[in-house]
Parts: sequence; structure tokens; C-alpha cells
Amino acid sequence: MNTTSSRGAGTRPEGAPRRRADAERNIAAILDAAAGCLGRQPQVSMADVARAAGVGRVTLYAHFPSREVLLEAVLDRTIAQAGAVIEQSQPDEGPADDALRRLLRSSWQVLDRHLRLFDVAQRELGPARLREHHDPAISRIEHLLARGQKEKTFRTDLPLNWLVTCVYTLLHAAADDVNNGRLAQKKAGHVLEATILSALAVPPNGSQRRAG
Amino acid sequence: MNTTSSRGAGTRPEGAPRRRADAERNIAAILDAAAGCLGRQPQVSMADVARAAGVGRVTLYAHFPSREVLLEAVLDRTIAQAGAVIEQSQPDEGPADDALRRLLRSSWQVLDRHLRLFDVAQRELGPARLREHHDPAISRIEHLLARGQKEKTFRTDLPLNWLVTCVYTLLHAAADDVNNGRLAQKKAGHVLEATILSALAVPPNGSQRRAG
DNA sequence: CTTAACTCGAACACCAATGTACGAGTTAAG
DNA sequence: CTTAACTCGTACATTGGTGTTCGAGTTAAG
Repeated sequence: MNTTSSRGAGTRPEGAPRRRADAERNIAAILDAAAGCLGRQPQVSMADVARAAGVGRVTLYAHFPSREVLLEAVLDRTIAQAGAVIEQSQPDEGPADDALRRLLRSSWQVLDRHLRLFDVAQRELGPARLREHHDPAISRIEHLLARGQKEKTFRTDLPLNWLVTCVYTLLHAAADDVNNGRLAQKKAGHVLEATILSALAVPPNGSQRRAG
Repeated sequence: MNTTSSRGAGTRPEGAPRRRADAERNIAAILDAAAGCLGRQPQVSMADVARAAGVGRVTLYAHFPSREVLLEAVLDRTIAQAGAVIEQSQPDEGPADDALRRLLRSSWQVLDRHLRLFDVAQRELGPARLREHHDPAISRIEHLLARGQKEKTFRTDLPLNWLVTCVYTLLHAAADDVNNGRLAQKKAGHVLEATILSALAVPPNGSQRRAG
């Protein structure tokens, strides 16, 4: 028991001896680095994360005894962040389409990082473990879209599930295009908003086939 | 030089001694298996592919000396398939939106497999090698969307690149939802069509903000 | 200043995947 | 039927990631 007392590092048990300041700092740096790396490239190694955090590989393992544990910690943190940001945009206030606009404008970037991480977690932790975390961000958007359908602001000819998929998917795509220089960062917000709202809008009468 | 004469297996050089029938059969089985596996799970091992093809691992390596070579072979084959299917829907005939409808109806499933494979290839072969293959399928869709913009059938307030991204992305998402049981196979075609055409349609006047 | 917490590099065991070598057995083709 | 092509299992070398151990050095905290 040399390198730290191998505590979980995620949430310190109140009873145990307090953690030192530099340890706390390193843990934060690791979580930041991990969130960044995993967002960019899903298969980053622990060594990569450690390097990105400016920390020895051993130190990383001291705080997070396995890749799995690290992943869960990062996941928890990101879920909390995303949840907070979403809540800030007051998704329950006013017309659903306005609320969605606010939400997209304020936080599509944060949400994208969230989605990417979710993707990794789904693959490496399995869908079961994912569900245990009960993601408020994801259900938030679903809730908003459901409200929009109920108020006839959003189309009802397509299932709610699919609308959710569309929002996530396009969000993700926009962030991807920005990352690869196919879409200007500045325009992304507007483009995304225009596309999603068109996709979700109640379609005009003659749109089932060509207008007869 | 025991196991086969280690020829490329992709395209046989006309001068060399002809290939035996069972070899040809195995190569086909391997390509099928690889295409299937890679579509479902990007990180399948060579051993997995061999097993799926009902072939020894050594035999696999006899025909495709490395994972890279196999990947390129599968890629070539899939590109050819997708190209043919797309061409069949006559994307240059009639109004652009009708053409797109035909294209989606007839081949969104094939196209999705194509996209998944492209994803793996991008990661493992790098973007450079990808461009060498000069994918006709991808440029086909881009061409169709460009035509639609020129004819004012599709919206012009968003860049062409982004429209392309939308089509690919939603295609992919629909296939994914079907795979995970979130969307009924039967409904997928219609749902996809309705969503994409809404997203691409020329927006009504007051849609920049709320209709003032 | 003393101590316990913390960090670090180096070295190790372990595992899974890739790719190679061999030798014996099968099978298509002439 | 003879031959060359082909297949297969086993075994091996290599690589790259994971997780652990050790021992010595550094640093926060009292």
C-alpha cells in the first residue's frame, strides 16, 4: 500500500482521512484529460490519458484502478455537467420549439461531448451499466420533444423515439463536421438549428407524396 | 511457400497460373463474412472473420496477407455494389426530390452497410487511402443534392456539404435504430424519407425566427 | 520539521491480436 | 492417378495494451 491508499477517487467516503491537495488536483486533471481524449478518439490508451493529464501512468492507476472505473467516473461527471447546462436553458418554459432553440444554441457543443462519451461507454461498459446511471440529459430532451408533440408544435406523424434519434444524430454530425473543417464553427449553431427544426416541424398537407 | 502462392486474391493477374475452384469459393466466403462482421462490429479480429467464413485462420491469411489488405478488398467490393444499386435508381432522372425518394426507398440498407464500412476504413486506413478509392457512391449523392439545390427543389440556405452530411447521418441513424429494435424495419423506409425530405425542403418564409 | 501522503520511472506478468512457419492431410484439375 | 494447389491445426514470435510491484524521491499538512 504505497501509492495512495487506493481509494475510489470518485466520491470520497466521509469517514476516511482527508485527501491531499495535489492529489485532488491530479484527479481533476485526469478527468479533464480523459473527457477530452475519449471525446476525440474512443480507443485512447490509459497511457495516453496519463500523458495528456501530465501525470505518471502509475498515478493514474492509483486513483482509478481500472479503465472501467475511470470511464464511469468521467461518465458521471459529464452527465452532471450536461444536466446542469440543459437545465439552465429552461426547457420547460414557453413553446417547445423556442425551448429547443434555446437548448441547441446554448449547449450543442457540451451535448456532443456527452454523446460521444456515451458511445464509448455503451461499447465498453455495455448497455446495462449505462442504464444504471439514468442519464438526466437524455431523458430531458426526450421529455421536451414529447411536450412539443403533445402541443402540436412538433410533427406527430413520426414516433417520438425517432425524433429523439434525429436530434442526437444531427447534433453529433454537426460537431463532427466542425471538427473536420467541413463546417465553420461560427455557422454551426444556426445550421443545426435550421435543420433540426425543419426536420421536426409539422409537415405541410401535401407532403406524403408529391403535392397532388 | 506452401499455403497458396500468396497472390493478392483481390484481382488475379491474368498471366499467373489459374486459381482453383475451392480457393475462389473461400475468398468469396471470406469477403462476405468480413463485410457482415465489420458492418456489425468494427473491431472484429481476423480470427472472428475466419470463423464466420467457415475457414481456418491460416487460410484467411493465405489470401489476404494482412488486415489492411482484407479491409481494402472488402471496401472495393462494397463500393462497387453500392455504386451499382444507386445507379439503378436513376438519380439523374426527373425532379431531384423524386430521385432522392427513389434512391432512399431502393437502397438505404445497402447504403448503410457502405457507410459503416467507410467508417472503419477511415479509422484504420486513414483518410488518404480512402480518397484513393474515389468513392462513386458518395459523390453520386452529393451530385444529386447539388442538382436539387440548383433546381430550387432543395433548400439553398444551408451549404451543400451539410445537406450531404444530413442524408448520410440520418440514413445511418435509421439503420441503427432498426438494428436495436427502436424502429420497426417496415416503417423505417417511410420514416427516413419523411425526415430527410423535410430537412432538405426549402423552408417557408417566416422560419428564420418564429413567424413574426 | 517530521511524517504520512503522494508521485514517479522502471520493471514485470498477463492477455489478446497480428502475422509467420511447418508439416501433414485434402481436393480439384489434368 | 498423379500432381500441384489448397486447407488446416499447432506452435511461435511480436506487438501493444492493461494492471501490479518496488523503491526512491517529492510535497502537502500538522
